[in-house]
Amino acid sequence: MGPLTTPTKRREVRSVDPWTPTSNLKMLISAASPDIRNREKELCLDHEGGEAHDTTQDTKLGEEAEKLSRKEKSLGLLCHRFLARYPDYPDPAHDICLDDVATQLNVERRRIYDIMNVLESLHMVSRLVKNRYTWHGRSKLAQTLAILRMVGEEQHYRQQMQQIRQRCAEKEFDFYGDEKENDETVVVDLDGGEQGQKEMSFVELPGVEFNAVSVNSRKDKSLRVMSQKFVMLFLVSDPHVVSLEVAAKILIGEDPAADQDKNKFKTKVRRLYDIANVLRSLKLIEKVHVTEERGRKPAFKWIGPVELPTIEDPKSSASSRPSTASRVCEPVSVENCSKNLFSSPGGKRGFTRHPSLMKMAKSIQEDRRKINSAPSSPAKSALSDSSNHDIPSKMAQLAAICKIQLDQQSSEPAANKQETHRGKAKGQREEVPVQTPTQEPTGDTTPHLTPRPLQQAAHSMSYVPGQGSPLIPVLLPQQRSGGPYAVFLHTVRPNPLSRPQPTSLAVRSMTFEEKTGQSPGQSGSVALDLSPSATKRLSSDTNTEGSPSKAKRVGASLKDTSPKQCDVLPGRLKARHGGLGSSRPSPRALHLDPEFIKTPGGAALANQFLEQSVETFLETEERGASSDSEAGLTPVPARAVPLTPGHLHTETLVPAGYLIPMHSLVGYKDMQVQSGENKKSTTPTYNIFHTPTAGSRPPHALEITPTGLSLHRPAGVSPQTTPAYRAHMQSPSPSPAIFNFTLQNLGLISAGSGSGPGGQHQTPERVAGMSSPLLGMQQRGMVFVKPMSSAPLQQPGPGQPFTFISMQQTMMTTPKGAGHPQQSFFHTPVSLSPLTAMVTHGRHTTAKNANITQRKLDVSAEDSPP
DNA sequence: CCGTCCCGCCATGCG
DNA sequence: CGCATGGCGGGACGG
Repeated sequence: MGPLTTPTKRREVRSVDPWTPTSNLKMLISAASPDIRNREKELCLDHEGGEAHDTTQDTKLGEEAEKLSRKEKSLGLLCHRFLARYPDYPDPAHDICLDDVATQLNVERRRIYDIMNVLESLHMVSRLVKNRYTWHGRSKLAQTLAILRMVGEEQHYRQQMQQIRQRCAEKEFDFYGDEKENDETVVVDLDGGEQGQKEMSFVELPGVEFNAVSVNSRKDKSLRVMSQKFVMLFLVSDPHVVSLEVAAKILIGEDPAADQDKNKFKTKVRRLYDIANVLRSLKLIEKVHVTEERGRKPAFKWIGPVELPTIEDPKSSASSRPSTASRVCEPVSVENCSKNLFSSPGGKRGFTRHPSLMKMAKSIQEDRRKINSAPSSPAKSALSDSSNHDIPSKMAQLAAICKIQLDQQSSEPAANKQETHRGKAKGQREEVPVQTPTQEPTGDTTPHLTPRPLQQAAHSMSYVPGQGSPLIPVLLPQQRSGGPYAVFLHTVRPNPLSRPQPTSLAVRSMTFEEKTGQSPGQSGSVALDLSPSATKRLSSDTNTEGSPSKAKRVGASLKDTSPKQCDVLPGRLKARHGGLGSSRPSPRALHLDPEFIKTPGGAALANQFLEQSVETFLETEERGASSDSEAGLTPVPARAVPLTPGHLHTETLVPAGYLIPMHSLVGYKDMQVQSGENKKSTTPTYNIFHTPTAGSRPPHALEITPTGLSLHRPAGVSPQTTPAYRAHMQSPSPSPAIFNFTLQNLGLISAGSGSGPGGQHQTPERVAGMSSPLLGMQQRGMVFVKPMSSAPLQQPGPGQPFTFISMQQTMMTTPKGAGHPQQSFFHTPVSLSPLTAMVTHGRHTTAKNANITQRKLDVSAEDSPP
């Protein structure tokens, strides 16, 4: 009753769970060996407890549950149990019903959310709908980690960490205070560090979902974001050891610095423990102690894969610049991946669209959320299983067909290189050899990237994803600038299984690398992606609302767009520049809350965009100038450095976002469903056409489309669409147009102009131009950044929050949009390319790390110290 | 005592 | 209001 502590809790009558401690042990053990685990899982699925089953359990669960000692109830253990239920590399992608899991594991839902949130941050799961998640296992892990690392690098977390460490050390000796401030200034690093930080958001993988929902509530998802950041810290730090203290501080980054430090810090630490427990279960980190001068502090060491699929730019850098080890690829891709979730709303003139977009995006997400989250009783879980099923056959068929076609096509063009084989795999699913976690992405791992040809790179990338979803990369011959570009086709496989969600097929994205060749290492890559995700969104939208109205309005808003942006940019840039130059605001101070912040200026996204871009540039520049290690970032755009545009934009993009894997099956699923069901969706399709998303982007996009595909197709049905894609894909090689397209996307070129990549110089204008393109990209959905709570931006003042929403995503996400795959795809592709992007670039940075502080750290594995 | 972190209240959003 | 999600922090547990 009523003691303070838990009141009555344990309800659960459920016998399901095996819960005895013993069972837990078993679970752990099983967890230890994946194989076993996998086997079990399948079985378990329904039954649940899997192994636990055996003995005791059924008997009196209730009691048992309660009895468990605190440890036995730990999140880490719970997570183990959870993980034991699913294979690391699921073929078919399971779906997970929250309620079922909670019941089976005999825990409260709340706890499951904790786990899901972190898994989601790693893209090991993605929210499908309301109570359901899709299990991706580790198939996307490598990719995700690679992206996170890039983002982390962009954020200069390494430096930040060092600073913090130093600071701490210093503090000990002297009070804090005085010097610090000075230091700040002095310590340039900070800047570097700071800059990086922009705000964070979720990093999403392209396909993967933008998950639903979540995105909106500003504050929400903090756990996810935090988790990603935390992981980034590991990936970026040299020793791969991160102390809780440091991590907490960085994560706090937030605004009000001083304030509640304490409380905040405390809370943050608590959360970090939660995250750490899950990560530990995943065996990505282990607890250690860092012995610094003062004493030992709890810390965690990364024991997960270190090598990520990164890719370097083959070409330019390929041989030459290979490996600075640390540096991964370029940010661009990352950027692409990242999304800004909302940002501030307002839009200024230029971007009318923006606002609308924002709305769209938001609305989309929200819609999605709504849809997903409609109140329902948890109980329903059971349903879930059944729910998907129907669609399928047809969809599957279509998908299959499409896939085949795609494969063929892909093979043709690509035939030469790439992975055609992969494509071939087609059969329905390709199997991917799953790599063990350790292996991770194909061999790349070596820290240094081995330079590989683009193709390979692409390949690798594709590979990774492949597991989860088939992605087929195709290389096309390049013509122009010599940059090769690769096209990724997403294959879809029908699922054999009944439940199969993933049937669909999808097309993926095209990427190109363009190398201007001129500047040292620059290359731009663009990816086009036709992704399922879009579809997915569509479907969902449809269901809920097919409202054309929305779409329309969106479209309207969208109308304006890019051109203006360009103009604006330059000005902005300068402004920013000036501002920056003059004083460096401490980024931290800034707290952008997108929603709140809406900038008065309102300027639309564009502005924001610009600003960001600008900032970025500035940062870059600054960095470059003063830069320490980072100098490597070539990209510095503007004056500071002469770079190729490509870099610029790359950099320009927002730093962090939630990364989403491209291939998200989910989307497909949805589509399928929709199509299959079609019921209500009627409108949708059509709507889709109109769909804002589509609309918004469309004009340019279409035009730009490299292939010149004709996008439109009346049929809203996804399957059909698919074919279309293919066609597009098929289309001959990318022509200049493509390039332009790409460039635009990249931001190299202003949207308006189709000019070639190379031309401009660093003038601000150029920058502006670039930025604008960026915008475009973002719009396309490339980047969504949702500013979370803490994001210090550099820019203060005007500081508008910048938020970008990617159109694509939005579109995709948006329920309404369901209809039109084509467009969506189109859009998507561009932005999405994260993968591709990753692959491409050749930016080299010198990655040097200065780890001064670090040496201090001693890590002792304390895991099991005694 | 202190590091860890479970538990569940309560806010947020939606229909 | 009920439901779905999760932020958050009190205070318990274990060493």
